[in-house]
Amino acid sequence: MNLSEREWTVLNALWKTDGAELGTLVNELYQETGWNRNTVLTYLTRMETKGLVRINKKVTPHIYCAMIDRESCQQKERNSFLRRVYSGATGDLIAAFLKEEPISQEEREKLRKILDDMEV
Amino acid sequence: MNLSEREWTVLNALWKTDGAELGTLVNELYQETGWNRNTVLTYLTRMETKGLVRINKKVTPHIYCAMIDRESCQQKERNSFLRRVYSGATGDLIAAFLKEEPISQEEREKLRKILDDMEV
DNA sequence: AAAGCACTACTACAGGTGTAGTATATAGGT
DNA sequence: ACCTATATACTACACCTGTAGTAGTGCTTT
Repeated sequence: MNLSEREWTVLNALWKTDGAELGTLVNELYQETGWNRNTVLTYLTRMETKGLVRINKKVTPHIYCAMIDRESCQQKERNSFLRRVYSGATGDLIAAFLKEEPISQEEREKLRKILDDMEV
Repeated sequence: MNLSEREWTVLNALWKTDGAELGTLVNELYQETGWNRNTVLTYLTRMETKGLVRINKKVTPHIYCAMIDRESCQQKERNSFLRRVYSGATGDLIAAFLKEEPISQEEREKLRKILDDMEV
């Protein structure tokens, strides 16, 4: 199940917290998106039925929290991106990002290290 | 305008050719996807109205070809992916791909060179 | 207690997407 | 000239997605 753009936005907000009330989320998301309160609520409840979000209804206001971890969502998305957009050519993909996005000296070092570690 | 998964699949087929007939595309796509001929046709005509595909109707069978270039689609998709999934953290993104996808010796060299070129 | 505000539940609705079916035109082989 | 296989055009339809509106309920504040 692929996450939509909006679902990513909601989850990105949820991952910053460890369960949050609607009001908090609405405020947070309003900054970025301007979404109406009910829009946020609709997303959250729809995402609950998909198993993406857990809603604790024992308390009021309800507490909303992510049911899936960021890392595994990122992994899925990486895979689909790699296949769809680069037909699996990881090297090309990385080269394209490197060429276009500026990265810091420090990060360059980190990446070199990763590359070196791959030389068995 | 974001491309859907299916639109990517169709475009990936079109980019391999320089304009193709329906039959060719259907065969090619059938391998990967099992799509019905009319499904392919629907995608193509919808994509025409979006300006993604050009259909030369002066000849029969019509010739279908991509109206947008792969590189610029990849660029858009990289951008949205980077922002959505990694909140813009290019270094993390690249590290994640590197760690998970095996790349060849040769490609490692290429990437090192890119990194080196970035050191002013 | 009444009013107001947040919270939740339910409803709505248009446009996009996936996936064809049906009907018609056309071209190529015999 | 006719039949058959393609190609094309048009139609269909359910589900998903974006984006709320409305109505009810309960807590807070005068």
